Amino acid sequence: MSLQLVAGHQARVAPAVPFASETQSLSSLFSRQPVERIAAGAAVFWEGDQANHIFEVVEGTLRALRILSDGRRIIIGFLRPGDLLGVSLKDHYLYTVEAITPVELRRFSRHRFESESARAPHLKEQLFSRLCDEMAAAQDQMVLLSRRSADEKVAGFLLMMVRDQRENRRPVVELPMTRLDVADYLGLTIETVSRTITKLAGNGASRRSGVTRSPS
Amino acid sequence: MSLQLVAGHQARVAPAVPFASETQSLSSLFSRQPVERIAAGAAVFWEGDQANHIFEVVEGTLRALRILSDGRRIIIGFLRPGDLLGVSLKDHYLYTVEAITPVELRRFSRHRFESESARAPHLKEQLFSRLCDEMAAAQDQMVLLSRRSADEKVAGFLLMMVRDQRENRRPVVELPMTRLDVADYLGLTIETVSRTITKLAGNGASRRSGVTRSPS
DNA sequence: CGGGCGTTTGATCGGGGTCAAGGCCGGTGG
DNA sequence: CCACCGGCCTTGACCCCGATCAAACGCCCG
Repeated sequence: MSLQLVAGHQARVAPAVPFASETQSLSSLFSRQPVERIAAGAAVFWEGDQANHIFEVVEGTLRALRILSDGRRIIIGFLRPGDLLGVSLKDHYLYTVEAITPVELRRFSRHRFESESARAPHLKEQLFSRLCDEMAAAQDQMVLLSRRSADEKVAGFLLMMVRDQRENRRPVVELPMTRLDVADYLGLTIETVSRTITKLAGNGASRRSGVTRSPS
Repeated sequence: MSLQLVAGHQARVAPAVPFASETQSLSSLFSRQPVERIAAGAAVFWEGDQANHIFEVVEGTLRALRILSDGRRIIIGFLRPGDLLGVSLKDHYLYTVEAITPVELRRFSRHRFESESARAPHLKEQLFSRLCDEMAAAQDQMVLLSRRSADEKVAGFLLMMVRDQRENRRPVVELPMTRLDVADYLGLTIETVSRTITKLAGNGASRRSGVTRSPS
């Protein structure tokens, strides 16, 4: 489903990608790797797997999630082109990553990345910087989860989506993920998410446009 | 206030401090710095300040927090001896840090740390590892905030406290922070925190013991 | 055409927020 | 020494937001 945000033009300035030149060199490292394709719904890796690889998203959208012992599901975040997966010094991945849409990504073995970055310390620097960004995002998410009302959560989520998709000029935000994904990301139920979106549309804050579901 | 947890002995094994030998060398870097004393209630630095220093907590308890524009307060986490403050490559601190009890800490200028770690890359390695631990903790916190009931939150918080204070054999957990701190950490109100603790005591899960308030 | 999945919408319930009152303790000043 | 005050905590009454239970719709696909 896509949704046209009347408030789209009010979106804050996107946080600048730091060190465009350095990011260049980090992604250039990946650009030599072959592109792998993942089908929608398939997992890239699972929480607890040996963390042997780092990935860069080339195309598509993914979800990072954890399942609690009692079945409750938490979406840690959504990954989009340019994002890195599996950046951690832990031996095991902290969460499962699944493709929402068909995905293209490039893989780098951690072992090889270590040796590469040993020769070029600025690579490790960039990784560090990425991790700090992710840390800041995690803290913002904690604020969102602990202190925002359902309305604020959903509106904030839509504005985040619109910010990430700035490249297309129209204030139309595509939501490749399901309501369940959004709900598990915001700490709400699918019913509340659906109701809130409907309410925002009623307020004139946004308007629904066509449905374009991707095949499961 | 302190609180005796009957369930204390059930606390899980504390997540091992990784690389005891490396931690040694990292803290040995700090050990050459003079100890600074901070009064209870005083701030070490503020959200948005130039991030010019890294700190190591020697003694006492601190809170890391952010204030939303509308006054809502979020406790990101509590800091205890051995923890590092201000570890981030960002130019500005992401949150305010205040002393809860009287605190002792050692300071290291970021500039100097950079040059030190340039000569000894394993130092950067350790910092990286710390950041990953913090990342994992942040994700656990997100799970806590989004999907746990008030009972689970408070019980989980008390168990965390008991784990951190394992050194004293008695299953008594000291809570240096106020109810407001706990509430803002768990995404609850002080009334709910208070009620829940009372209920846990009634269930026999815990028992209240003496009140030892530190002077403001 | 029928079945399944994702979504929307409605009705009801309950956990936790809100408002309010009172208790406990330490500090302070008469 | 005691009365007062101000923080912090506890407890009670009430209410509302969002969860839960339930039903129906739209779209895709067999």
